Amino acid sequence: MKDNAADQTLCPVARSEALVGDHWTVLVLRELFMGSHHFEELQAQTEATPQMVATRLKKLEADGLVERRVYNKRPLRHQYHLTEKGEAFYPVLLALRAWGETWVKSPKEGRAVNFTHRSCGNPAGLGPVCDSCGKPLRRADLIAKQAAKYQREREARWETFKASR
Amino acid sequence: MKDNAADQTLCPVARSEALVGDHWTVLVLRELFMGSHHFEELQAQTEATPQMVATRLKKLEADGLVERRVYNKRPLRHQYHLTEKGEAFYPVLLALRAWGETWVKSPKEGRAVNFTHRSCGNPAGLGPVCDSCGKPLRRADLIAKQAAKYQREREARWETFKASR
DNA sequence: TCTTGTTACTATGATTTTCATAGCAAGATA
DNA sequence: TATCTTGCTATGAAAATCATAGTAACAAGA
Repeated sequence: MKDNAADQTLCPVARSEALVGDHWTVLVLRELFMGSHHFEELQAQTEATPQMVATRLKKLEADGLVERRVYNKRPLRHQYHLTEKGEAFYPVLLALRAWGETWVKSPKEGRAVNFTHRSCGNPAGLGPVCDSCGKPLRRADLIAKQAAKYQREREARWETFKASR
Repeated sequence: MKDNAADQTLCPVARSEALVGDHWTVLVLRELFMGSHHFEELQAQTEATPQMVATRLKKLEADGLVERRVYNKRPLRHQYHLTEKGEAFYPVLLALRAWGETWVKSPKEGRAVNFTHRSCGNPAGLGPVCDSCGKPLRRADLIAKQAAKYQREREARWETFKASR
């Protein structure tokens, strides 16, 4: 996809794709939503090479989805955080999650994350509206609980990463 | 992303990405949802090379999102249609559209497509629930109306494509 | 029958991207 | 002084993508 072509079309899907239509970009965004803010966490959990993460973060920053925050002056260290535009991408990931859980994974694998709907206190399901109360799901209203198996998977990735350097 | 890694993770986002995490794949899916079913329509509207379309369609078929239907025996000709699994991907595109219209395009460009909610007869907005009646939006309940400007854009792409062969 | 048109791709070689691996910089810690 | 930590950058090989051209199988008109 040439940037050129994407700039000229009126299609919002093509326009979005020009910013986020990439494996690593989507996985980096997932990690930011999961609460990883450090370069090495993003690298470990996406299993990307450092260049892949670095180029994606630079593009995401240039496109206004991510901002760098200094958390340590000497040596200079940054954290990566979602901007409002980045946060607004959440429904796309939620929809992708719902499709993946339903159509890509086998049911017996179990969900990676389960959400409780804060405003009604019950399981939220896969969305876009709450399984229990029927209201639209907003990120702020969701309490995420990782499955034990998924938590172990993530811990294992972190250990493997640390062991390799 | 190695298929290997994607097969092993419990994360539904990563698992989905292994199937549809690609510029051309998403654009091909968009076209199928727009009602294009012929190879050349897909090629013209995505502005991809024929190999890109061919490889993506083969992968989508192998992954069960798309099926080929014979519409002409001699010479043998196929149409491409979404399966149930492919149709189920719609909410992801709808969410991507909403994000693109809100955060990527400038408001004065105008929407590419506007939806009317069949069950209430009013504009549906950007979803995931109807702007007018608040019910969740299902694809079957949406009446799409392309903006004149977008329609011209698509016609122009088709003309350009035909002229180039 | 000969030529041109239609649809759906496949082939080819140059360019670009990605990958695995290694390395570096700027301090902190021991 | 040496090693550790964090966050990247550099390098060359491998793979994907691109533009361009061509092929296959038939239809339809001159």
